[in-house]
Amino acid sequence: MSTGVNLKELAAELKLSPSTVSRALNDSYEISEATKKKVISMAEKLNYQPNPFARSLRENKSKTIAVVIPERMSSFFSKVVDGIEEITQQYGYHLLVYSTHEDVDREKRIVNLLMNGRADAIVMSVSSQTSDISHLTRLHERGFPLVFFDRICADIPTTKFITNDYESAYEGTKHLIQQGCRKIAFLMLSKELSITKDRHRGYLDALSHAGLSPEPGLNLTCCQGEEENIEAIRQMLQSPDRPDGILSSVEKLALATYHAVRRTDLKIPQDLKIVSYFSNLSIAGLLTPSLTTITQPAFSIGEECAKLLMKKLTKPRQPDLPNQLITVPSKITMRASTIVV
Amino acid sequence: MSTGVNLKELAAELKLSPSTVSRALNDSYEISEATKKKVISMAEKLNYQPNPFARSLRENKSKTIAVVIPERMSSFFSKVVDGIEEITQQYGYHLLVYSTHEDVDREKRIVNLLMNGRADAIVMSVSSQTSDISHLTRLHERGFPLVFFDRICADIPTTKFITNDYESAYEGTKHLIQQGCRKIAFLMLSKELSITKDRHRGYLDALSHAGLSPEPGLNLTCCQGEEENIEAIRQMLQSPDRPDGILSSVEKLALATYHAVRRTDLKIPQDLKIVSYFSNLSIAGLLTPSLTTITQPAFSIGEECAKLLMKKLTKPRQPDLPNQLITVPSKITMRASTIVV
DNA sequence: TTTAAATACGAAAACGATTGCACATTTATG
DNA sequence: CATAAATGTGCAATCGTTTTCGTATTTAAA
Repeated sequence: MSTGVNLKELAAELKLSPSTVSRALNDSYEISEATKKKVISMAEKLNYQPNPFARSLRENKSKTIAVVIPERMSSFFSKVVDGIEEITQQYGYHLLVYSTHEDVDREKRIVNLLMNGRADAIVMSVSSQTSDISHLTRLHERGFPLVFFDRICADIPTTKFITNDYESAYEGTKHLIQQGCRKIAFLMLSKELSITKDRHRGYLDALSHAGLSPEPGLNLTCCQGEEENIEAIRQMLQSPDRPDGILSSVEKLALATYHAVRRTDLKIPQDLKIVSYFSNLSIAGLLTPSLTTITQPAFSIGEECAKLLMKKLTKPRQPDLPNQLITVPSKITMRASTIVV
Repeated sequence: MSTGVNLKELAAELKLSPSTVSRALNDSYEISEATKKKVISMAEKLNYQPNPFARSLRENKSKTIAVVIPERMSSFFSKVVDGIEEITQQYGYHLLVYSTHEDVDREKRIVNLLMNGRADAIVMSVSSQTSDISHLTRLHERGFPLVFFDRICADIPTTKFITNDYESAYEGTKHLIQQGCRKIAFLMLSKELSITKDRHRGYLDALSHAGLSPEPGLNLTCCQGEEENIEAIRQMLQSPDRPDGILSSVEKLALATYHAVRRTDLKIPQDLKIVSYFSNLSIAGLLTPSLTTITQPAFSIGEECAKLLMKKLTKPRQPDLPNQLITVPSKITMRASTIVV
């Protein structure tokens, strides 16, 4: 079908044994320069491509990394994957990309499929539903290289990349307070998520340091359906003790908030100020009014994950991925959604 | 490392030969129900996972589809990939996803890497730079299953999925004319792209049927840099014979247009009306004013590509993918960017 | 009762690469 | 000149499956 010439045929063409040809192509010291030359030029002429499965079988590695994300339609995750690809591609690695669609059952299925060695490592961000992490611990206990980013599993002793969630949420909340907000709502996807925990702590501490007390009714846990989220937010906005500020811990809920506001008489930023974690800067600037954002360095997060893995996988005798939490700073950008002119 | 028990060990445990165990697991008629039962339960107990590379090597297929797209951060392409995954995952197929970043050299590298059989098929949308298609014809001539969607190669005799680009562009342009536009600009990424050709034809025909003549200065070919695009559009908008309507053939240029308009005194829709191909409906409604869109059924395009491939790859003796052009309708949604209230 | 057919399983050869080992030839050393 | 070392190459095993044969046993048919 698709396969062209193989090693044996190439060897026959050259009147050499497959072993010699293999060694020549792998630049073994045992082969004379003369034959190497000949072999390489003939290989190019016949467009020889080594069979990746034969090689994987023999070497017990696939030159493939699996990336597991909760959703594809997210500028954050898209950029992270771009960052991963940028690095891995330089090493000749391939990327299997899976979306869990925020569904823990799908996540389990995917992870279990990956236990058979189809990929040499996994880099992932867990689904918002993930609380039982047995599928991940099992993987890790088998010695499978596993890296988390953003939505991590704190309990699994491996390397995790996050942004300074606590601080950035603290800063975002503080900014809202400085702009005059007194009743600030916190929007989240799921209480289970590492990022919502950290960001929520930052939010709470900023409140209390400012002498404000958190109101339980202003903690809104959203679900997957966009319309439900919009309605839930609208209800909150139209309730008697509506918030005058919002800290949204994920991009998608900022958009839902803008939609919700449209269904009310409220004006941003006069009646309601908004800060959100948000990765699509072009759109943040285009929203009306433009959105004050906390931006995570998505692309470089991807790059860092990949660099770590490439080091582990391509160098000879590397230790296991250390149990460490690497924090990269995110950046807050003030825009019109928090500033009354 | 990651691999658990293999077939031989499983067989030893069962005091059976590997061949019997293999057949039992593959539900061969030659094996008695009793031993099948025993084998299956032991396999589950030991959590036996067949080695995918051994299997691929033997069967000469990888259960993997390669998806090649020009960019990840696009709601259209994200949704297409989601659609593909939705189907392939049901068949136990995996997805290698590559982004060309609109770079034809990267596209060539990727395609050449895929010639070694790492994937059983490719579904792709070509980069905006792609005019030389030798890398793709070579692939196709080798009998490699190849499906195009959206940005297709008309010259390669295989199955392609597109939307009714001519008609939708015609309708979009007609709508602008009906709303009073007389000088309508056409925004595109590259003249090479199949979609820009078709959409441009629809645009031109709508103009001429309305008795309007196209103005060369209103055909704007943009590049990759967002800022450059915004500036180019701004210049056009501030030129003496500026357009009063815009048909943008890709999502990203609609956003650039909104940015550009912000740098002028123009008001949408009073001074300038906009229609764009656009897949992110949530954001289309959030733009100010909301954007009149031509929406392609991205998810089902992905599903259709995948269904076709799954049929070809999983059924026994399937013919080559037929040389056909399958058109699915896109949908125009009028919003505030074209309607003066 | 003999023969044919069905049933259930095992031995071994692929698939296409890499690599430890053996071996022949050449070059260096005493 | 004899021996040791270095050099270049081939043989064959291996990775973990699937599958073609072959064969032993049981069952059915004559």
